[in-house]
Amino acid sequence: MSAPSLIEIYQCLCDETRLRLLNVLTRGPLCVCHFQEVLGEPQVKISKHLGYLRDKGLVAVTRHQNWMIYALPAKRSPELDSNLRCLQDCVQTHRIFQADLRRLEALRPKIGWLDEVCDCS
Amino acid sequence: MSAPSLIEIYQCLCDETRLRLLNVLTRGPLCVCHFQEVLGEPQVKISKHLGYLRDKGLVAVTRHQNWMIYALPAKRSPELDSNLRCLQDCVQTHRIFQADLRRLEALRPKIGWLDEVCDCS
DNA sequence: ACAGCATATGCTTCCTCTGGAATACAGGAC
DNA sequence: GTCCTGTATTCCAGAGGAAGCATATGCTGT
Repeated sequence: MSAPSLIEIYQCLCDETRLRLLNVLTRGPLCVCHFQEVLGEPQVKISKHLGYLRDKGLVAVTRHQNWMIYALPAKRSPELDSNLRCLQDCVQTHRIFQADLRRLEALRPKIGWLDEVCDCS
Repeated sequence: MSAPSLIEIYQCLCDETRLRLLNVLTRGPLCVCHFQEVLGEPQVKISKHLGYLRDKGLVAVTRHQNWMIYALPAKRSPELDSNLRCLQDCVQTHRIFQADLRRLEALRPKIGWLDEVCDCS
């Protein structure tokens, strides 16, 4: 899994669904079905966009039984880190992203165990 | 010219030629023929990418006689500013962008007058 | 073995983007 | 007016991305 180039990072960032996924991921690892709940989007859409992010090296994935757990990679290039911080900044004022985070917090009780299972948080 | 959305900003940033244009523009306004010299790319390519950036509201343009002078817009959304700063950061270690800036500085003597002509720097 | 759940992968359709060649347009000099 | 220079636009072909449907895979439990 080689580090994404700057262009690849921006390619990942130019789709709203992927921005939402990355925004949620800054709070910790998550699996596909929970992304579905948080974003309210169909499974195939979530899965494909996560696959896109995975292929470009913006997220890492581990399997735990039936669940694929996605997380930001443990080691990130300075470029990726800069852009994730920038995204965090920009997203503060956008309702859609904040609503995602609220739904994520509502799920918290159910997904606490993920942090222990996943080694890439 | 409405402010670009976050997605539109990222759409602009996911092409290398446009990254180079924006990087050069952070140093001041410039016209198409000078972009050609600095980037070493054909006129149609430069013009089209500048047009793309203009349509999305990432650059402003004024005509001065035969020359179209492009510049970063005087008023920028916080999102655009954040991303331009982030870009500046990321670009420090990339030869191609630094080479552009070097060629730009070499052109400086010829283009000093641009700053006075352009009201949008 | 089978059933059921979680996820991924074709496949299709539509749309956008990119680059290049040729051409059009606008302004200045004469 | 004509010519020249600087820039934009049109047209084309190729590539890639997005969404949805259907299907496949992989794991678990029985």
